[in-house]
Amino acid sequence: MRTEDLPEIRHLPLFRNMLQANFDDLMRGAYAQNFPAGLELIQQGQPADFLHVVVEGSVELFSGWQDNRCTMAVVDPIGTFILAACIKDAPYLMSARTLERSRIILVPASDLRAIFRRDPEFAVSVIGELASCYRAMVRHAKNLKLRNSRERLAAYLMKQSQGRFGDESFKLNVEKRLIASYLGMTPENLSRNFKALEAHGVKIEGQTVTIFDRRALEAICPLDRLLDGADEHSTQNGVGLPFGI
Amino acid sequence: MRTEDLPEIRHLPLFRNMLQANFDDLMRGAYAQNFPAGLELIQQGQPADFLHVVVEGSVELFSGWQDNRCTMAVVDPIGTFILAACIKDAPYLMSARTLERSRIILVPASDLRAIFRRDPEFAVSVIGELASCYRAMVRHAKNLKLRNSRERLAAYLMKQSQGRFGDESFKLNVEKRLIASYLGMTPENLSRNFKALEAHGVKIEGQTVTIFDRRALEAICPLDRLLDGADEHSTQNGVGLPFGI
DNA sequence: CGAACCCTTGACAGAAATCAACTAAGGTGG
DNA sequence: CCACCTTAGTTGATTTCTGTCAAGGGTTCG
Repeated sequence: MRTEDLPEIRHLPLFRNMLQANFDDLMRGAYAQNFPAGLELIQQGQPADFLHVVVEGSVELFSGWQDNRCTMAVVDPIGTFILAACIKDAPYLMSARTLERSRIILVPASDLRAIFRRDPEFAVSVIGELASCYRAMVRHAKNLKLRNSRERLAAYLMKQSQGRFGDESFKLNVEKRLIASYLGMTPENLSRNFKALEAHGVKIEGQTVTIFDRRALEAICPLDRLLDGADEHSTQNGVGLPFGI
Repeated sequence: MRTEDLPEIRHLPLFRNMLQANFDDLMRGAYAQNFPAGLELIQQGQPADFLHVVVEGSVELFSGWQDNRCTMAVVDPIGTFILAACIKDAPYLMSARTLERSRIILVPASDLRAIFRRDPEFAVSVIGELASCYRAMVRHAKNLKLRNSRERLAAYLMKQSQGRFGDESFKLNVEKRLIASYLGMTPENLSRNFKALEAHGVKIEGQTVTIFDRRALEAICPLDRLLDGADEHSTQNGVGLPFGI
């Protein structure tokens, strides 16, 4: 793996506080790889062999059942995924595929399990990371159960617009069909919801979204700290969402 | 707190492997309390002060937004809840209320955070517990996104019927309205779905459910290891579900 | 006994999925 | 450079699913 990747990985909340010797051990067994867009990195149901760290590009986590599939999250740099499966030594609950050309570090799950047992600081970091992932998934489930599809879209747009320059106009960084799946609706329904929101302070032009009347949009769906907030130090935070609220 | 509670708590996966001295420290700051049915133990948004351990009775975890509310999980003995909020020192994402007369142990969150930092074995247990909670919530979200309401009910009934004596007839151990909310539908819709399933191998009489043709029910909704399974050692496992599949 | 409350049922309204057709954009290969 | 193909996105028509409102039966509990 490229040595220039190491400092950035070392700086991750998950690896920041562990002993250097243990970090070195962990990285010795690890290797980096470049993948083209659209490649399926892991399939749900497979045994968890590697913790994945996204260094460049982005990865979709998704699930399938019968003929249905749905997006569960998108992981951007620098983020990790399927930590929980690695720790439990259990099958992946989600599949993963690259959305673009991506550079991924693969850390053997067995090394991971061995090292957090002997490095208490690392164990504490893993605890923090898992707690964040858990809370993110609780929010995701709450969002699905407590809001209808139009409200979910409104909240998504407001959350996306935060933490960006200008705070008014921004570009969607993933396909609309993926957003639809992430928000639990069909692409057709998303399209109609976009249109419906044009009467409530939002303008859509291709990939560009402009919130020209935030108050009107908030009237449709006020953001909520317990639904739309994000914990600090989370590395896997839904569809590329900035922190805050 | 009653000393007869201690061995049972000590036997929990979460506390099983920690040093006796640390367990004693943790329990010194803890206290047990009996609560009547229907009491709201914690409210979403409050700071996380205590890890809760259900020794007797049962507790509903639920969330609200605007005028909506939904059940997220039910915790039975011996189970813990809101571990993640305690660890992150963050506000609760869910509220909790007793469903019946319950005995709960309250463990100060600050003690918890201090002790997993100095007891690596305990940290490892916390990691395992959080990973299980995370995976349970992933399953919950997948269930909501990949199945319709009738399929969710069918899967719920099959899962409930497992691990019980006879494997054919059993009693629902919570109110139907709560099951409805847990499964993401209205009570009216649940009622209609029950009726609809009577043509597919299920008989409902009050609280008693009989699956007289499991194959017919599986045709409606086959169980799936990645959706309906449960990790071992999880303490908080949805609406009082037995493990397995 | 009355007052809640849960559950059910029916009628209806609204939300969302499906099916089909069409447009637009992007990439490929001649 | 253009014709072609593929795919994402949109739109309309329709069906299906789900929620809402209202009423009634049954049970529990004070």
